[in-house]
Formats: sequence, C-alpha cells, structure tokens
Amino acid sequence: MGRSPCCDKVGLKKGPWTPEEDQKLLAYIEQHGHGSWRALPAKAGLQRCGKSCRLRWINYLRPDIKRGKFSLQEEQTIIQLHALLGNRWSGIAAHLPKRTDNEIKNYWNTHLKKRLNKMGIDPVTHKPKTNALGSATGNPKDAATLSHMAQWESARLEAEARLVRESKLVRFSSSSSSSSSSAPQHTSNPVMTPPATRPQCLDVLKAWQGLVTGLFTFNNTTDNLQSPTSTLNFVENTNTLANGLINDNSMELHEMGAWFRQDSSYRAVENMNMEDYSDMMVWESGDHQQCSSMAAPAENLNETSYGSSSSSSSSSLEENRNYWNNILNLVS
DNA sequence: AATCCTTGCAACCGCGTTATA
DNA sequence: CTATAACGCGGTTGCAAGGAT
Repeated sequence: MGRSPCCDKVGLKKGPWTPEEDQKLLAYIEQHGHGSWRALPAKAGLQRCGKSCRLRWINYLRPDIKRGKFSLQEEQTIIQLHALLGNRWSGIAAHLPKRTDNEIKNYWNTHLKKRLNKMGIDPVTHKPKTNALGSATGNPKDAATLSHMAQWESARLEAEARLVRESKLVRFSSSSSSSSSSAPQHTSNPVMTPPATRPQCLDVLKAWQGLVTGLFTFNNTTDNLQSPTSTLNFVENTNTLANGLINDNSMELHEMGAWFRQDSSYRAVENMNMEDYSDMMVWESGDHQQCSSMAAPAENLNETSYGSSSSSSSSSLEENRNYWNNILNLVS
C-alpha cells in the first residue's frame, strides 16, 4: 500500500526532458514496448524514474497524440463532459481521441474555466453564479442559455435522486430475495450500500439515461431554445427537486448520489459509446421509447413536465444541436 | 531597454487502486 | 490473507515566453 519509492532515489534526473532523452525513450519503446515502467529507465539508459518516463511517453512522445489548438467541437465536448463528469480528466479524454487528460486539464484550467467565469457561470457546478439569470450580458437569449445550463445541472441532480430511488428499490428487493451480493467496495463512505449486481446497476443506468432523454425531448410548440422543462422556470424546478429530496430523506439521497458518482455503474456512463456528444440525449428510437417511459416522474417528485415523447427524434436532434451550438457561440 | 506581471503548459507529487509475491 | 510494488489519476508547481509598464 505504500507509495512507490522510485522517485526518491538519488541521482535521478528531474525537470524538462532533453531531445536526447526523448530519443532514447522513443527508440526503446518503439523497439521493445514500454513493459514495466519501473525497469524501463535502466534498460533504455535513462537517468529518470519510471514514473517520469511513463508521463513523458503518455503526454508527449506517444505517436497518436494531436497537439495544438483545440477545435470548437473539442471545446464543446469538454464543456459538456465536464458538466457531466466533473474533473474526471481521464474520463473526458476517453471521448476526445488523440488528446491527453493532462492537456485537457490544462486547457480547462487556463481557457475554458475562465470563459465560463466571464459568462457568469460557475465552472464547478455549471450553474449561473448569481440568481440573476442573464445578468452577465443582459441579453435575453443568453438568459435562456444560462437557464438551460442550470437545468442541465438540475437534471443531473434529479437523475441522482431517481437513481438513488431505483437503487434503493433494487437493494430492498434483492436483500429480501438473496443475501449473496457482490457489492463494489467503497472506501469513502462505508455506510452506503450500492446496488448489488451488474444487471441492477444497468437498470439504474438505464433510468439515468431515460431521465436525461426525457429532459431533452423538445416540445414542438416552443422555440428551439425551449426544452420542456422550460415550462417551469428554474426556481420552480429547483424547488420541485428540493421538495422531492426532502420528501425522500435528502441526507441519504445526497450520500447515495455521492456514492453513485464513484461507482462502476456511474463510470459506465463515462464509457458509453457516443460518436457525437451533441447527440447524446437522443437514443435510437427503440431505446428512446423505453427510456421515455422509464423517465416518468417518480411518485415523490412533483410533476416536472418531461415533455411529450411524441416529438420525433430527428427534430429533437436538430434542436439539441441548436441548443449546444448556442452555448458554444456564447462561450467562444 | 529593463523590469515586472501574466499566461500556458510540462512535469512533479502524493494518494488511491490494482496486481502480485 | 497480508504486505508491498507498481500503476494511474488529479492537483499543484515551476519555469519559459510573451505582454505590459
């Protein structure tokens, strides 16, 4: 369990890599593969620790790395994924081919975070920093965009609440039927009991997808920037959510939500195969139907108008693209 | 031209997790 | 089963480059 002592050894070089060192590392890996990083420096003739070699390879020397300015699409993806995953840079990098987690982290910290701040959006929560929606620019269109970002976060919270509810039901039924569960281990909060089996986790995941799908199923009668949840304003929406949480033991919900973020089933969300994240809310029609039905509000949450599931997937897709493009225009 | 300040990014550090003896 | 080694991740630091004064 102890920390690796590799970097504590004296005589090992630290700091910026020289071209000669790069060449040695590159040549060795190309010929032998990296194998054990710990053993690599000696074999490659480098006065570096294995950890340093690994980092240099992953973040700089690897041939399948794209360097240079981030495209608009990449920025968009990072913002969306950060709203979804938080500071899980490796998870975000998994959806950005040829970009490293370190590069994305740096880009977020030096560029995107500042831009969101300028827009009056908290880069941590992705919510407007003050309750004065639209105050950043005074533009009503911006207000609508900010409202949507707030709704996105609201959706996240609501999804967590639903997931917890689902997992509680699953836990209850499974504990009454079988006691042999292979629950994942949790170090941060031993009180929490996760959904026991993989199929159960998948159910929870499906419910999560369903809720988000429902949220972004657009109402045909409203303009492109209006999602069905826009029929409630943000404050009402938040209150509704808060009431739901209170009615259903907010403390436990919060803890369970925290657990779910750490758990493998939540990680499964990160690993979903999505070719274009702009389209992530619109599943193929079959799944969409199923998800919409699963997204029906639970009894303890007040009705939050998930919208008509009759709107076509293609128009939802188009409107969804418009929505994200709008955010992007604002950010860039 | 010199100095200070800001920005961007490569690299390091420490911790949690996983693998293995 | 336990202890240790190794890996991988996210936060932080340090420095070079460019801009402002």
